[in-house]
Amino acid sequence: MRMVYAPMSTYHHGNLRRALVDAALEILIAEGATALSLRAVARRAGVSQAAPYHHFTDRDELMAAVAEAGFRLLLMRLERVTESKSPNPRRAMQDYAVAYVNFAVEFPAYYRLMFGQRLAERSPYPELRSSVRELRRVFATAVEALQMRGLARRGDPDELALTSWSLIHGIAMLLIDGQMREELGDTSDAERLVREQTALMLHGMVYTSAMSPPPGMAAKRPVRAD
Amino acid sequence: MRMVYAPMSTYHHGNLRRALVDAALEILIAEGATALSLRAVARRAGVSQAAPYHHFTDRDELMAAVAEAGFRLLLMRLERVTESKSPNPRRAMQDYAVAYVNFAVEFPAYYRLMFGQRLAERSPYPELRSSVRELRRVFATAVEALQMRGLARRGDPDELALTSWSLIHGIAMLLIDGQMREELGDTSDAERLVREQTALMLHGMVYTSAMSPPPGMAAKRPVRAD
DNA sequence: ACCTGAACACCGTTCAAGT
DNA sequence: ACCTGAACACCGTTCAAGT
Repeated sequence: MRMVYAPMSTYHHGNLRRALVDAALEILIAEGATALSLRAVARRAGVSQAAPYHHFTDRDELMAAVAEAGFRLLLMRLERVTESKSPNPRRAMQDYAVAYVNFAVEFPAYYRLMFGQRLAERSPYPELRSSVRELRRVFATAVEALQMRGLARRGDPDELALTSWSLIHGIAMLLIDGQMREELGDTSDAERLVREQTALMLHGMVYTSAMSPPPGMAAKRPVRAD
Repeated sequence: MRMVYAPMSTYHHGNLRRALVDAALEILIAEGATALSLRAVARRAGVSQAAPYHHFTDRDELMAAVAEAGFRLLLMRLERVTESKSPNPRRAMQDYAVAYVNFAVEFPAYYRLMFGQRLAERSPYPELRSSVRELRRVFATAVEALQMRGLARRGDPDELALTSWSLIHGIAMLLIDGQMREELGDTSDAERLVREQTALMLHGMVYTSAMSPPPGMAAKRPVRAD
């Protein structure tokens, strides 16, 4: 019974690395982070417990590869937002935030692992680092679009991009930790919450030096809202 | 050589629970999260490996107790800000953010552990939950002060408090992950960065519905900054 | 009531040996 | 070049037994 695309056959000559990452992902999503041992990954990939060491120097390196796959998937989701080419840069930033948070809610264990890994500049995992760089670039581009329309203060877009990422990451974390259950009527409210919080930040982005309140913003002046 | 306060003597009648948490903390801060095994904790506390099970049902429960101690320490730091009674509520929020982020930078492994634990409402660790509730209350009170001065839109302060916490947590995370190294000249720049990012959010808090840009905020209007 | 010693099943990692 | 089997030191957890 020969197969045209013989997908299994590729696994056992040279593709074990990929098979291990896939196995790790399956365990992570199906059984959670607790079950994610190197030995369990090897078992699921159908190899001996020592086999992974021919493709990864240690457990951490495999985990970094898994995290990197997570960043790639997340980046794909965000790319779809880019492709929708929203003419409204504020709406675009909101869409990025929603796509980002949805990913975290869909794969909480995965998202946690991604941020459990050290993402430091001096990290010994160059692929992980470059994925993170790409992620930051998405937010930076969104900020540049805001700046071009006069919707964000001038200056280094990376700085505002980092603020965006900080907020969105924080929302994702607290959401998957159940900290927003009070604010959430049903689960579909999550998107509204993300849009509101992001928009709050978008309004703040207009102002130049954030150190002191800008002229028109004195404490005595009442807020026009209600 | 008898001691007046005999601190050691209390350890071995009834205070082992506390001693274990202390030992865990010492290991965490001195040797990092990798070295933090239940057996290592028992060794450091000078008891057998089975002893912890008379005070905690499992490793997770000990970790939750450690995390809870972390939240208590963090809360103490924030309380100091409250006691300084800044008359400027925006400055107060910035001070909270700085104190919060400083804690994370000072004890990165500790901070990571605190957020590695599930903080969910349905978490089986009631003490952890109530500490988190207290933390949220700090931010909510800060938001209420802003609202009273017309510096934040009306409505549920918990919602804006959650936005504050999200941003500040995100900054702390990315900072200890080395993601702000570019933006940071020297390390003392961290405080300036935190103040700026917090102030950005503070400006956003003025507006009522964040869903669409408010009247005076149309895209054509140039930003007065440079 | 509180702690220990020994045991069980599991883990990360190494390494000589196999093909 | 790639994988295995066996081994080592470690881990979380249980439980009968000790005081």
